[in-house]
Amino acid sequence: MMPRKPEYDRDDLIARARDMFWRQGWAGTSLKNLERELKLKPGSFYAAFGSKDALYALALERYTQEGVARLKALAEELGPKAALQAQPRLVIETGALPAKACMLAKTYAELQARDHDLAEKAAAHMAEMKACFTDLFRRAQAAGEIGPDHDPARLASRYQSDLLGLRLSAERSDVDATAIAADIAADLDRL
Amino acid sequence: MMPRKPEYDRDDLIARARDMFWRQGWAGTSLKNLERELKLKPGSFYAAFGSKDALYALALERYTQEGVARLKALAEELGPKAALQAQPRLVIETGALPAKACMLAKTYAELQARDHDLAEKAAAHMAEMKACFTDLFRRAQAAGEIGPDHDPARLASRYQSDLLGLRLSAERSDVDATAIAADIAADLDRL
DNA sequence: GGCTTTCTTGAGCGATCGCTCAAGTATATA
DNA sequence: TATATACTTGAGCGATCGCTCAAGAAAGCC
Repeated sequence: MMPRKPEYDRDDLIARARDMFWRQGWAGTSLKNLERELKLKPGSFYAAFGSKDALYALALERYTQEGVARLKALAEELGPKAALQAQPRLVIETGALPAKACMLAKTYAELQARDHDLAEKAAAHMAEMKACFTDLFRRAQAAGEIGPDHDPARLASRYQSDLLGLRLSAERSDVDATAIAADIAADLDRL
Repeated sequence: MMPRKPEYDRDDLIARARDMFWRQGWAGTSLKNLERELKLKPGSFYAAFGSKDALYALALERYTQEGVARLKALAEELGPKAALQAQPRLVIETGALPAKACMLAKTYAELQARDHDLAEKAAAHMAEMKACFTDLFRRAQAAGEIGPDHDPARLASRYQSDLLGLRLSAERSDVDATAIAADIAADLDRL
């Protein structure tokens, strides 16, 4: 008596929604947009996700966990310092991405003034990313790749801040983001 | 036969609208919000400004020209390099401001995906600010305050990018923006 | 095939969006 | 004071917002 499965791939829908939200933001993405892109009528949409905000929250989680996974894989491959140096380049050069700017930062900037739940969630995810950076700086320091007189948490804060700026700058046509990325990476050699 | 002047101070209204847009963004600020804050009924609003977007454009211009003026005054007082070093601190510590993040960056991030006119205008204003930074770096170089082997335009791009990141980070409660600002300023001593 | 259970469909809800406009009100000139 | 010229007011337009729900279609069990 258990009949009929959904015709859609839920994970794929979340990824597609994430890309829309990432590009267009929260207010900039209407349910009409989502229904067209995901090929879901309102009824199916709400049966599947409950609300626009609930789907947005799923998109944020997906975005973050993929980002963290990519960074950890990179560190596994190159070591902590080289991973931190490669990240700026990678994050703005991947051509297929829906946007250069960070989805967490865009979400936070858009919704913080309204005290929206999603702003808090984005902030929590940014803190999670910052913790990853801190960990990498700590390991780079332990490996002697950077000097012992630095606070890994402070380095991570600055690094994350630089990345946010870089990724925002990368959306502009009048800025050579590659040069900025190179300069951020070069800064790590002076630590 | 020329009767009755407006009861409002147009410049003041633009400043108040700028603050709302700055804090809440374009989509986040409705005409209802504006009417309440500016104490204008719809008819007066449209007689005065024409449209929400027209007022937003005025707010962007006001924001930019005040920013440029503040920076130039700072350079006049402290010299080019010291002004660039003071700016990060000042831009996040002024407590009365409606937001820490840059209004131009927020506008661009929110509206770029829609190809909105205001995104182009924000981008143009950011380019204007970048030109100011370039000029200051060039003058600092001419004064021997920074080494001769740097491209002022490249330094300005990186500096502006860092400022955007700083100002976005300053909105977060889990980040010590003062430390980041100090580190950005310290970087200029190594040029 | 009949029945149950889920998914799909799409009309349309109340609220809000940016905005218009006709009527009312106040002021400077004649 | 009468008139002309703004400015102010607020009802309300059509469109869109996020979302609901009842009816229809499809698939697994007997």
